[in-house]
Amino acid sequence: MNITKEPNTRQPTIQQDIFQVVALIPYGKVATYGQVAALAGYPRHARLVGYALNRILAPDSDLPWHRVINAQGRLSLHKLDIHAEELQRFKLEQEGVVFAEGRVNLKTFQWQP
DNA sequence: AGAGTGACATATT
DNA sequence: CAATATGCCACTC
Repeated sequence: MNITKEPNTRQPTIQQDIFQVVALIPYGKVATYGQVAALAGYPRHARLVGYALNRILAPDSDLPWHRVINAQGRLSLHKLDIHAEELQRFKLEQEGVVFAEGRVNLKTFQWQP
């Protein structure tokens, strides 16, 4: 075979980086999109985070995607799937995250690495 | 190859 | 609180 060069030249995509960071979010804590983006090395790519997560959103995914919320302490899934939002909330509550007035108190539950 | 899109963030009104 | 504006840029078509 003629293997002149390594096909695996693709550098880590933002999705991969996001994937790694989200996987680090501890149980019972949440992170904002901007936070995840910054930790992944993409300071102002909050939107990209959402986009990336959208791609990996899978039932068998090991990613705690439900621990990623927006900067207002609210869930942002409703635009895609209103039901998924309820599921996300349910999952978070099971982890001990408290919703007050329909939102999470980030001061209390935001992941602080 | 260029235009459109987006699980957002921040600031302002 | 809600609406609006702007930034940001990888990804999709």
